[in-house]
Order: sequence, then structure tokens, then C-alpha cells
Amino acid sequence: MHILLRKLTNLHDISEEEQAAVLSALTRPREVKRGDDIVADGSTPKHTTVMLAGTACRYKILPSGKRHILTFQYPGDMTDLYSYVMKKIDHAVGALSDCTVAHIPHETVAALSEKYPNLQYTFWRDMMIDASISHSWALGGGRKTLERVAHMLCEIFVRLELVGQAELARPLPFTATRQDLADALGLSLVHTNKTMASLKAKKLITRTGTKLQILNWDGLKSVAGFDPGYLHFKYPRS
Amino acid sequence: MHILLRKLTNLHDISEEEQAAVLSALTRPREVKRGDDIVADGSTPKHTTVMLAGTACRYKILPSGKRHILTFQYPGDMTDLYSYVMKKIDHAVGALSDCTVAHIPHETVAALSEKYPNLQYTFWRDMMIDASISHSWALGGGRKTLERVAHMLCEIFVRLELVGQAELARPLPFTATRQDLADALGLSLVHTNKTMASLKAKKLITRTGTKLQILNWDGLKSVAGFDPGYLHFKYPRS
DNA sequence: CGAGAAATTGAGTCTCTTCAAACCCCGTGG
DNA sequence: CCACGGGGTTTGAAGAGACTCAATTTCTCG
Repeated sequence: MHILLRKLTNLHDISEEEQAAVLSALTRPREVKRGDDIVADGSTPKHTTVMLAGTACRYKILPSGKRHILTFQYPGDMTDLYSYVMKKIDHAVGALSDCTVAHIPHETVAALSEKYPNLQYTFWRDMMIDASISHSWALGGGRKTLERVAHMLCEIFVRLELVGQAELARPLPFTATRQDLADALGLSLVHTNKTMASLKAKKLITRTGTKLQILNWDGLKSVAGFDPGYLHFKYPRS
Repeated sequence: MHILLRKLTNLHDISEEEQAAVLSALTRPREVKRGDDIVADGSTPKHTTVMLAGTACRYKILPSGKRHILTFQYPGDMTDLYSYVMKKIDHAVGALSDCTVAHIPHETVAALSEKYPNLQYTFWRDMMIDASISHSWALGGGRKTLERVAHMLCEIFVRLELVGQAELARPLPFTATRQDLADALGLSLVHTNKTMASLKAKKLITRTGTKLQILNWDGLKSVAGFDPGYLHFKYPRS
């Protein structure tokens, strides 16, 4: 099953015909190098972008020069529907690892929306869930730092697992650096790092080379107070 | 001009016919007392709510017991489109002052959306802008506390002015308490208050009874680094 | 093997929080 | 007409969490 369908069907029921229509709307994939922007801040894209492989993020450079990461984007995510509705985008999308992406022209999105209202609903829903996620990050959910970091790790794992990119037995294909993580959490690199060290000390996670291994899922989940409901998966992890 | 139209037409061009259709969809107004919930957390409303008078907020009670205010809602705002898309709402809407509200049943929203795609687009846009605002709050825009508080005051004024509820010459109908403001900023009451005292010391604002008077708009704007672009008004304040 | 990037660790500082107390405004009842 | 009470506001002081600066170690890849 195509990764985009894997994502969309988990959001909402869509028919075979609709599934085929979305897939045929995809342009030829293209490669993006780590560190490059997929969508530039302030631009008015003419198409939306679908992640096929790699990790990207929506981010903003603040006046202070700091980078704030709004959400991570994984394979299957439609990272730029925002520009379809808002015309001018107010943040950038950047590749955190080498990525493969495809596009759907805005006019095709419009045509699909008109022909298949159910699809449009699915798109809208995807967008709101994405907004909901970045929301929950920004708020920190009223959690203390240790919980927040644990929560972020839980979310990353569950989202990757949904699209078949991760399983507990294997280390996460966690291509983000500590700095990326810190920018997403809104914490300093140093403090993020010290917090992760403490999760490591509790034997909840460990680092194997570049990858991150979850040693004790239940423990991590309980420290984080993680409840995947806010991700609005149709078939949540048990 | 009806306050809802004043808001919507500033978001997007909509025809006379569409305007009339929206207005006729409104149910009879009802009153909500200060402190009462307009929409309960976790509920699945069957209608969206339009603010006609007063101040409300979308908020969440965090596990720590703290209240986090996501956005303020002023007259003209459609405060509950969220539930139209997401079914189950993940936050509450509460009245910060005595309010007058009206409703539009979800099925009417659906019918309007089908008949007038342009209206649906306007709704969608409204929703994304609202999300964008709460976003910008949560991030704090990378601003320091003094700037953040000033920025919040600027936003409140501009939004109220748009719907004819405020002007510089008169004190703001600022019905929120310091605690409300603190919950919206994500700061403690004490610190919020001290920050406002410092704005007062700079002769940018002053308090007259319950109301708040802006003494020096340009000064406030400049301290805040306020740029109303993120509100996506069609006719921004000069 | 070496260079550059990323991660780790230590120390000092400052912001924001919490706790606590006093104050002020305003409506109510004697 | 004034004392009382309660919600909201203001102020002080002490402590905790997070930040920055800076040095060191580890990893990765050519």
C-alpha cells in the first residue's frame, strides 16, 4: 500500500476510487538534500508536498535568530496543504535528512476537492490534526521538562510506526539531531541533552550510534503521560 | 452591518447572496453568564457558535490544574467550527464576560458549504487564522516577556477595532482579568502583573477602573514589534 | 587517520515561579 | 451613610528551573 494512502485511510474512510484519484495526482518524486528547504518562508507555493521518505519539519526563524520547529513531517504527511488555504505561507519547510517528496498542484487539489467532497474533508482533517499536534508541542501540555521530552519521543515513535517506519524491537530511524529536538521542544540544546541523559539513566531509552532505541515503552509512556488521542488515529496503538 | 459579516467580509470576498445565506442560518441569540462554559471539553457539539457580544476564550485545563487559554473570542468570531471538522472537541469554550451568542447547526454549515464553496473556503480560512493566532501565542514569537505582553495588548486592540468594538481614544472594553491574561500568555499572574506595571511606567498604557487605556499606540506597537500580518486581515490597520 | 560535526558535561547567571501578605475597589446590608 | 467582605490587584522575597558560555569527548565520514 502506498504510504500516502496508509496515512490518509487512517485519518478517514476513503473509497477505492478516491484513493486512486489521489495517487494519480502525484507528480514524479524528487530528492531533497538534508538541510535544504522544501518550501521557503513567505513564498506562495503552487502545489502541496507529500513526504515519501526522510524527515522534514515545518519551522520558523524567530527575530532572535532562534529556529522554532512547529512539527516534524514523516513519510505520508501532506506538508503543505496550508499554502492551499492561506496562499502565502508563514513558515518554511526544511529537510532534516535527505528526503524524497512528490507534489500535487493546487489546482488538482481544488479539482479533487470539488469532485470528492469526502477527500476534501480528509485533507481538512489532516491539516487540523497537524495544527493540533504543533499546538500540543507549543503548550508542552503543562508537562515538566522530563515528561515533555518523553512525550515527544512517544509521539515520534507512534507516528513513525503508523506508516511502518518503526517498531519497538528496532532503534528508531531518528534522523533529527539533538538541536532539532531542542528547537522542537523550545528548550536549549544543553538542557534537552541533560534531560535525555536522565531518561537514559532510567533505562527507558538508549543511544546506538545515530539511532535511538526505546528500551521500555510502557515506562516511557507512563513518564510522559502519553495518550495518543490527540493524534486522532482511526486505529490507535493498543 | 451585522457583526458576523463585518468579520467574514474582512477575511474574504463573499457575495450578497452568500452573506444573506449565512445570516439566515443563525439561530435566535442566547445569553451566557460570565464564567459559564459555552462548549464543554470533550463534547461533540451539533452546531457551531457565533459570538455576538462579550468576550469568550477557548481553553484547556492541564493535568497540573492550570488553565491554558488558546485564544480570545470576540464578537463576530465563529468559535466552534473546530467541532465541525473534528467531531469531538479537545478543549472548552468559556465566557470571560457575560456574552450573547447564536448558533449555526452543523448540517446547515454542511449545506452552505456545498452550495457555496466560496463560503466554505471562508470558514476554512477563518479556522486556520484562529489556529495561527493561538500558535503565535504559544510560541510567544520568540519575544521577551515585556514584548509579549505588549504584543498581546496590540492584538486585542486591533481585533476589537476591526469589529468596531474599540478605538484608541477610548479605554478598551477589556473584560478579562489579569489572571485571564496570564493564562493566555502562559505566565504567572504575578509576573504578568509586574510586566504590565512596567508598561505603565513607560506611559504606554494606563488603567482606568476596570478598563485599559492605550496611551501611546505607536510606542506600544514598537515595543511589541507588532505586525498584524499574522491576523490576515484583508484591510489591515494602517 | 584526521577534520568537522554532534554530543556531553560543568559552572555561573537570570528569569520566572511560588508563597505570602497587604491593598483597593465596589456592592451589600445594617 | 458607613462598616464589612470578597474578588481582583499589587508588591516583596526566596527558590527552582532553564539559559548561556565554554571546554571536552565522541562520533562519522572522507
